[in-house]
Amino acid sequence: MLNKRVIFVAGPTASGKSELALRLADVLAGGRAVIINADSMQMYRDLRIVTARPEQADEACVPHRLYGVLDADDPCSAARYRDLALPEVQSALDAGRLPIVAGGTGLYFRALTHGLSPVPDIPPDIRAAAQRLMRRIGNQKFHDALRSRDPVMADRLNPGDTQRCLRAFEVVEATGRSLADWQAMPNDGPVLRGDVSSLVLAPPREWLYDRCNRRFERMLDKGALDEIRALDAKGYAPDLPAMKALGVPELLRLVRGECSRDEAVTAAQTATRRYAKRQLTWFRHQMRDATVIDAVDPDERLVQAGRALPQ
RNA sequence: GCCCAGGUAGCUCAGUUGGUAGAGCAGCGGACUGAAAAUCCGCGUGUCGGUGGUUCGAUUCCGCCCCUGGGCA
Repeated sequence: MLNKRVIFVAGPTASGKSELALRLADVLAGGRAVIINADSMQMYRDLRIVTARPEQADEACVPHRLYGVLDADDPCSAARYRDLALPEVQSALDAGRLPIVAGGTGLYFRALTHGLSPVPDIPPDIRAAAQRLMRRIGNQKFHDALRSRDPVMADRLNPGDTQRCLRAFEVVEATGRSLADWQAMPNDGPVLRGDVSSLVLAPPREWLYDRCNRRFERMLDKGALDEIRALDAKGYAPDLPAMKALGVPELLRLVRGECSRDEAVTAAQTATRRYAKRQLTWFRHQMRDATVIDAVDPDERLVQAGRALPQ
């Protein structure tokens, strides 16, 4: 079932996923491949430079899908990603092309392979109300409020874990059932079919951090500040996912004259390194069946990848 | 060359009236089911510049040496 093969290329930010994906497209499929984004922030149109989206020249060599397809005020989610990505994989297979899913968002890969719990869509006004409540009474009391409705989830969550507390709250509010119950049910919805070969890039820490640092400097050279000014002009709410992308809050402060260039760069670089570290932790523990590529040299990476890929 | 002030964690520093030391930042480990580039939990990681001496015991006191600033020549 060669024509049902799907390749995952995962790894921390700045590890060289896009480059490896392109080379695999060439080596494995003679260019008859499609590269599908699995990176939450590269979904957003407004963030081309600051999310290090593949260059137009690269997109011309091999078709790229799901890069820059959403507006910054049109948030993605794991479920929405799955609903967008699965048809892309399918149509690549139908066209006789090799789908290569590349990105750094572990949850999105999981949503493709394992699906999600059958929680119904939550009406936006319920989420908004939960957010308002949390803002008004604070994390601790919000956690108490969650406990009065859903003691199981309250026990499971730390009051400081605002994101998960909000999710648990909105689910029990909207459905009358605990998120724990929903998550105990088998996942539903469509899931990726075909033979998935997962590759995880895990380069040496020092090399990776150095790349993170230098890449951010290069983003500024490429016009990241113009991109951020344009974003700023749109006046989006600061809690939108896209507004929290690495470098965005820091560069917004710089553009608004609230900090020095040096402070902004240092803060953004630190945030990037920490993110890379979290990704390494995720992939190390949550994608255990993947083939780890620790080489740094592009050719050596292909060799390591080749060992894991049936011809 | 002489006189000051310093050499303590990766960095900036605090501290020990002699009982092998602690903050911030950086870093490290971990969690992760519909906002995931999010959100959260945990952890000091150290020849206290070197070397002799005094002492039961020295990072702390004393001598010498090395290094870094500043000043005077």
